[in-house]
Amino acid sequence: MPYRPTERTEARKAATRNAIVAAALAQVAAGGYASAGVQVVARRAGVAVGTVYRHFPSKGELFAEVFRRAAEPELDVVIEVSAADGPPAAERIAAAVEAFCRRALAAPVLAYAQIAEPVDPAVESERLRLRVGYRDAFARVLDDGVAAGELRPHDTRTVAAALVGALGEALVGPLSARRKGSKEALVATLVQFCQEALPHARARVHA
Amino acid sequence: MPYRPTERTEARKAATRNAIVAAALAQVAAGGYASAGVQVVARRAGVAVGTVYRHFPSKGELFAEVFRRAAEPELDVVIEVSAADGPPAAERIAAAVEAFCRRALAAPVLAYAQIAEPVDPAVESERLRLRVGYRDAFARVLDDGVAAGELRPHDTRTVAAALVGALGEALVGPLSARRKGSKEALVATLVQFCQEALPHARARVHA
DNA sequence: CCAAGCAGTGAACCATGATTCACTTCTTCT
DNA sequence: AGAAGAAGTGAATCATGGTTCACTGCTTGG
Repeated sequence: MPYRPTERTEARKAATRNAIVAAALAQVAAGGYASAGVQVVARRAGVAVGTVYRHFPSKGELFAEVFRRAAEPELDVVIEVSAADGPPAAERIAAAVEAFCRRALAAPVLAYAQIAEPVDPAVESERLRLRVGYRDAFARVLDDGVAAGELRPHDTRTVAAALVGALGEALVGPLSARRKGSKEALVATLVQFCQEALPHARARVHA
Repeated sequence: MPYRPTERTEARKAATRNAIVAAALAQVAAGGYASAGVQVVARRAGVAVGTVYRHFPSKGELFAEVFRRAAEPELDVVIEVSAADGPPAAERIAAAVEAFCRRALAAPVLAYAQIAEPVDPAVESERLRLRVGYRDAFARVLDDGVAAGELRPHDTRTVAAALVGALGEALVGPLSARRKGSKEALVATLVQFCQEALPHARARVHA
């Protein structure tokens, strides 16, 4: 048996695969998913179109991975920040919201692509996963807050989803066209919004 | 000059156009935008494909109109409900949120299609308009609340956008797959969330 | 060095679905 | 009735862009 894949060739293969994903990600960050066709990505990665298909079964799978690669570190940061054991729930939410917003505003095109751009079904399902991830991260904090008596018992999943949606929607406009207000003011507004939206134990239900 | 368009033929033409839009809308309500191709819509309307193009310059234009026709009455209801002159801002927001949620939950597939389904650019820009419409409706209430001293001064546009996003995101899951909780409970949670999220004058900033 | 296996190539291929257009049918008016 | 203009038809056409595959060239172990 004259040929065996070896460590070196494996590494080479992985490097190529990686170059493809990186090129695709760069393209998405530059011009969104709409601009990222297979031919464009291949050219950008310095490989032939066929090579892309040697590493990924389809365009959808490639971009699902691209989405994941862009999304995971973001989610990880939010999970990390929100998981802090000690501060009250409201503060943990505030920290998570702030981290989320700052990072999104630092890479507007990419953030828009990840949050709001129309994408094909394979990527859309990854996006759904991501949203669930954020929702669950927030919900965990809310559950902790309820357990600690800081928050009234409530439907934490729904409230967490609402927080996620609030951030996405409030950021999407500014992500594409910077609005008049400063970035700092926007972040402050959203942090405060999300904190006040929580069903604080001491808060009265209005009306 | 042997032929002149008359009232009867105009009406006939309008009726055909209307049938096409209605068929397209029905298709979207049944299976989303992804299921609504020109051929399918034409068959459903009982006309030939070419006829569609006699009434609309492109698929995008057709579906932009479909989107508008589905969206306008919804937005009108929310505007109507939120414009009530008399009740405090928080109550007006609550009424608007309740109306929005109930109507969305009454037509889940359509609501999902309108709020969250990936669509082509022409429709996406209509969607953007719609969101701005909702945001402005909410923002008007918030502005009134600030003017009346019920709410602290704040970035009402951003907060209004956040409310819109919160509703959309919190509803999208339940729209496709009914979750365990009842519809009533969901509506109640969201109404309360949106009310508490407002920067009430008497509320203290937490943390 | 040779055989075998695998990564890389890219022009050709193909699937989908929007769009066209030559033709038919209908309506109006003289 | 018949001319003219307009609406309706739907098979053929076209555009886009994802996917394939026969071929080239490199890497490995005998």
